[in-house]
Amino acid sequence: MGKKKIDIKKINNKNYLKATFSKRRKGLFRKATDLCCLSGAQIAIITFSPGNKPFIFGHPSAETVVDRFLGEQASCTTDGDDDEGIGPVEGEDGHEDLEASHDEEDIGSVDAEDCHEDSEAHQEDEAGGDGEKVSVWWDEPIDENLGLHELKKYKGLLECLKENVASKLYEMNKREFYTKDYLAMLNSEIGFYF
Amino acid sequence: MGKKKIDIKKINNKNYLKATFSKRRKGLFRKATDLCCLSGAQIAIITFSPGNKPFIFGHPSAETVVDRFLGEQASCTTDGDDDEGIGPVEGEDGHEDLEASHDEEDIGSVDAEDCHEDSEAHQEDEAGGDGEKVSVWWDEPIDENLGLHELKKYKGLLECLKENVASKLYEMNKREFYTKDYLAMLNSEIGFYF
DNA sequence: AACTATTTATAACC
DNA sequence: TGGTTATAAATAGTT
Repeated sequence: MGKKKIDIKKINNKNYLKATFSKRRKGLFRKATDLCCLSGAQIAIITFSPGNKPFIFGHPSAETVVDRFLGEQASCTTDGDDDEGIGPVEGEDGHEDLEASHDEEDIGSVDAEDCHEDSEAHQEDEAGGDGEKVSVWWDEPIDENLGLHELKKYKGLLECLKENVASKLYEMNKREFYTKDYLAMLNSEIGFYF
Repeated sequence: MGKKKIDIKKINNKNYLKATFSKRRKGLFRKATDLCCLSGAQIAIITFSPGNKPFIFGHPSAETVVDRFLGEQASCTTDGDDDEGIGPVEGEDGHEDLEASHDEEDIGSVDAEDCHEDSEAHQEDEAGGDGEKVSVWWDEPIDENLGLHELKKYKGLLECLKENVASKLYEMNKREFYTKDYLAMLNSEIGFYF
């Protein structure tokens, strides 16, 4: 699909590998989104980049779909749900080695999920824990009458915020000024999934 | 990508839904296979078709990737303060090549993306455009001295906000109370990617 | 991060 | 359900 046809085989050039993974990962998630919207299917995609960073996509949430998968798997002998053929198919592929290690690839991971539990994070999070309750207008239920433009506004604001937080994290990452907490936060999912 | 452009919205015609689903699921798995071959990334895709049939793709195997996901997640959610770092775990990856994988099944998927430009959205968005500048503390650069716990707090708040916005959109979607603007918004990416 | 020439994916048909 | 074709999308190479 590019200016030239390429062979589908392991890319060894680090930079090219990084760029390709990034572009194609986005394309994959986009396809998944379209499929969900079109069919209403539940989908979870879990990926670990060549740099071993997790990128998660999920609808309604990765956990939901994974749990369902694990559940059915446990009872696989009996099931046989509705559709005719069932068969979870395994897809697979091979390739050669990769090296893991974390290079500096895109930073963080993403994740799509519908979150719910994570809220705990800011709960115990404490530390400088000034009792300061960061007041949150967004904690309140969104008014039923909010219209599209308000939602779009929210979206824009979220994106600004996201970027600021992301840059901060990026800086910290570049300085290798991260700790366990930092990694944990990075790896946890934070995303919007409908 | 077809003879005509279609809106990415729920397909109601059963037959068309099934056919589209089947074709797109295959396309999704094909993309995942290519990505695995090219980058060596580990990927698992779990889908439950509209008919609730599971279709699984995995490299090196769905279980392997899911386990890794659950493992990292566990360490993340436990709050992250304690456990040892998580982070980019070194993975072993399979080697051996293969490719292939596809058969007949159908799926559905969702999406996750990263955002960037959308910010324009809230710019022109306007409408009720009260000149009202939604003030945004988050518009300001994040203080260099912000520490981990502050960032974690941000994360928690973002997640709350995300949920509220997401539920609102979800409701609107269920009511089929959507318009082009709504669809455009839904389809645009909104997520956090670090 | 953007752009553009091409290759792919796929909507409508059959 | 599977194949063909016209067209929309994804993306390789490049800047």
